Amino acid sequence: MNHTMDDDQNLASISQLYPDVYTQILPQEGAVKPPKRRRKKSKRAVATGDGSNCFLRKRKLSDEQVNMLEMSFGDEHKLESERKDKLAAELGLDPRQVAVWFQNRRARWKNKRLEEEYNNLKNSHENVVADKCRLDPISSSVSVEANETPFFGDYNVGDDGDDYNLFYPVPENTYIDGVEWANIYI
DNA sequence: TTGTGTTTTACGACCTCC
DNA sequence: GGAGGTCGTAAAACACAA
Repeated sequence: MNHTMDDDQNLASISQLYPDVYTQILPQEGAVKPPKRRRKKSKRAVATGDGSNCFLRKRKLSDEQVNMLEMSFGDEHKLESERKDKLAAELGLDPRQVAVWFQNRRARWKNKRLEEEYNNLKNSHENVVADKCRLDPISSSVSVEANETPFFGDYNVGDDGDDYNLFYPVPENTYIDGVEWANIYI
């Protein structure tokens, strides 16, 4: 995907200089396409502002480039091809670099948002527990293990739910502020 | 220094939409 | 089918304690 002629030309010229490194990532003529597999590590050339290639190094974007990209991201998280080309031309970057930067930026933004949501839920939960302790200190002191018929509210944070699977031992039909308990966390 | 943890850039695989 | 999205991850760049 997104494999351009320019990419091939860059890699071809690089492979002449670094045959050991790049032979494995250039498609061999007539070669049978290998089955799907994890990406083989490659060290691609990175286009520099003057159009030359900086070999074998990952080039950090300049502060100015990052600022411009951040401003653009602030306007709109999605990147139409026209805007991508315009930004790339303004910043002296490959459009592919701009696309990758937006992909990574969206991922960071999503992680940050999930973290905030998790913290909000955690705070809400702590507040509820504190309220419960204050209103009913005796039953609140009973340990989870001692609860014979616990109902476990199950709330997964994140898409897969693997990382933060929270269980809340609460009695069945518990209502808080008129809302069924489980609904608070879903 | 250097070992180690974190952030950033880049890419492959796969998915969705038109 | 192609373009562009997400997800997972490799590896370079960077930060920083020991």
